[in-house]
Amino acid sequence: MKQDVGFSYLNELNGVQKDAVTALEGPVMVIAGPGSGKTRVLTYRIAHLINCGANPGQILALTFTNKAAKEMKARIERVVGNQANKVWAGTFHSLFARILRVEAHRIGYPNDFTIYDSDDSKGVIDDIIKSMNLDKKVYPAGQVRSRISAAKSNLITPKAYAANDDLMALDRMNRRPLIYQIYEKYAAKCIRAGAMDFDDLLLQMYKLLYQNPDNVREKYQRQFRFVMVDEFQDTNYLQYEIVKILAKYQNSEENICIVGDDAQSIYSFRGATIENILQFEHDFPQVRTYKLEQNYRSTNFIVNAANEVITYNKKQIQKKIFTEKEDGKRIKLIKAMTDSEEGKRVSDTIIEQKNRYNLANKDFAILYRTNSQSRIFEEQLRRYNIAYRIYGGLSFYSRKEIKDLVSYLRMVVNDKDDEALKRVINYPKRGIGNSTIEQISQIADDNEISMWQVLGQMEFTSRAAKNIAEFTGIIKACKAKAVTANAYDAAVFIAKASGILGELKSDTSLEGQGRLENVTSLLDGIKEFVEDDELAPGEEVATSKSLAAFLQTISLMTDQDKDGADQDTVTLMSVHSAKGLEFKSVFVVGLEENLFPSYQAMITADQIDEERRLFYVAITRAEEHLTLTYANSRYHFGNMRFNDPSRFIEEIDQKNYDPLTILNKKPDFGESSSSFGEPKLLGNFKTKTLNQPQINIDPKDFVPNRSEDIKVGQKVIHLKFGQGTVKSIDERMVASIVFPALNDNPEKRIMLQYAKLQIVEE
DNA sequence: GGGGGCTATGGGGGG
DNA sequence: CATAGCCCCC
Repeated sequence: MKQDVGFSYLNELNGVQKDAVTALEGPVMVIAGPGSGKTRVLTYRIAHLINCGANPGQILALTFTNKAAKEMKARIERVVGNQANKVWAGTFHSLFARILRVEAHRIGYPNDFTIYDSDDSKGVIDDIIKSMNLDKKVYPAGQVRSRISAAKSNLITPKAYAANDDLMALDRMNRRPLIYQIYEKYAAKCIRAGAMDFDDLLLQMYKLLYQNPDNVREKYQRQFRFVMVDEFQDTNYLQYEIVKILAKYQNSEENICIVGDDAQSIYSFRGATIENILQFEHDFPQVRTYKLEQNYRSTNFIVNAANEVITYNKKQIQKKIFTEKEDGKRIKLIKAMTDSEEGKRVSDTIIEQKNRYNLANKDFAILYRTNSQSRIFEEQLRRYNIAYRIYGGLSFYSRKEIKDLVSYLRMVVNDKDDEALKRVINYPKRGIGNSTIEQISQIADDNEISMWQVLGQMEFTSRAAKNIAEFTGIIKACKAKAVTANAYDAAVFIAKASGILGELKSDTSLEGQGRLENVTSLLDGIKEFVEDDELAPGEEVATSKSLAAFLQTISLMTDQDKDGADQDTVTLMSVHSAKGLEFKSVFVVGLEENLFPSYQAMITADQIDEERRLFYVAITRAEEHLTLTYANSRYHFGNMRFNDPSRFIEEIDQKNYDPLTILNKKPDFGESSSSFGEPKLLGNFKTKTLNQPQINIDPKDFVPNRSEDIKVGQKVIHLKFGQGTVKSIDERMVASIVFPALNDNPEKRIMLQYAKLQIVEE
């Protein structure tokens, strides 16, 4: 491909970035540290492709969030103008859904297929478990769903699952030997319902390409001559397999570019595997690799802290991010006595920083490990009158009233959608109770037909008969309306005919009015969707504005995709959803053992490593100010829990912390009860060193040795416990060390994997 | 059989 | 603290 060096945007890039952007053909791998201009490289590379003659419609750029795709498109547009609209940029799920909307009939699905969200999936699984007379305590739907999801992500069919000794042995060990049967029934039920779950959007896409009906594979291989994958470390096996197929075209070189950072791989729980990066080099031996290591986001103390933390992970691609920025502000550490005090002190600090550094609300983010932690901060921010916005948790489309109307719409588009039917057959109340619904479901199962078909064919003698007739009448009327009207008019008709609008209007409470507003706003959204005249690449005019297309689109939306990001609000979100974002001031909260790292991740070293990468992601969101907080005690399950401060706090070298805040750093749980029950005000300022041995080690002189070098009999120094003697080391690398300075309990069990110990005498 | 209210139980991260 | 399941009344 011809390259003209006269493109001005190339001057905005450093050397490595420019090399990556101009490497247009063949396989390319970009390892991009946080804040290293990854998005810039991706977007300029696409712009450069277009400027060098590539057809924008032949470029496929796969991301993990709609937001990332949207931002990418906007930035490409700034360089190449409206040609950017022709680029296939979107999430794996949304682009594959768009393709399947055209092609699904070739693999036994209706093109108007329904997308089951995880609640729908769980509902199906619950029904199956019930029908198999299994105990749902033994087979929790959520966990069964994860197993099925993992199987799908690894291209394991129900048959292959049953034949896989490892999987079956694991299930037997967990006393859930019948998961393979549930999986088989689940897959069959989804097909019968004309429904795909999130994994199916990938799996069915794979099947489409693999089975290649009507040479559809060549069609898309020809279509996508340039394939790009963002956040490649988050792809699972199935996604990578699809990408590989798409990137292949006859005998020409494969133009595939992946961008990722192994240190930011945080989605193994949904099947992402770091192996894909290693495998990529194997699959494409002629790959050119570029490492972006200069960080343009954060000041030096923050970058240092990130580097220090990540060295605790053994398995990493070697790289060290650096910045040419100033040292900046040191990291603040806040110790709170309780979770609500944590909320207060974070709010205080926000006010203080706003004043002192002239920051706006939107410059702040509070990042937590679990969404349930948001409540505390909400309460306090509201009390302080600080505007905030919560991401994650309940999204707009998971609200009850929205799901109710959406379920009616789903029924109208696809009457085989049993999950939707079950949701609305008795809402608003029309006297069709659980036992009747169970009956219908049973008959549908026995005859392998949909519940809607049962309603049409069965003679109901019970007194539910009249009510059922009412329901089928409503749905039929709505279906008739949908044939002639556009999606918006149909939806308004459905909202009225179903009785939903009437039901909500009769509720005059404040919450009731809110629900009505939400439904109105959903209808407005459909109107906007219908009136939007822009046709995305690959979309057919006839189907693009259909109700089915609308439903498929919204089922892949998260509340991050809502407008309103430009408002001046503090951002509250999980660390997971903060990936890719940056803020002037970041609070990483709840830094306690069993919370961050999560108690569910305390089992294997690999899981701890992933938590550490998550922490790495969290702290590298900060541009100028980073504050880490933890609480002595917090409410969990309605009762108080005490956790030690997170190990991650200690993994950052002391010199990066604000010394005024580090005085309070290490409380002494378990060994002293004096910290409980004290007045809250004192709690913040009381130094715990009184209860600890006086250890006079200047952190500057402390150089920890590698854990492998620690041997029995050595005298070592520990920053907190002082000098000690190593008594023993067991096979798990846990050392027993006696520290004479600790009076009551001098022998400590130290995990060498995490401990920092300096050898003073062999 | 259906509806409403009460009690017990269980909660990671996300497309 | 939200939801499912259970019990009791209609």
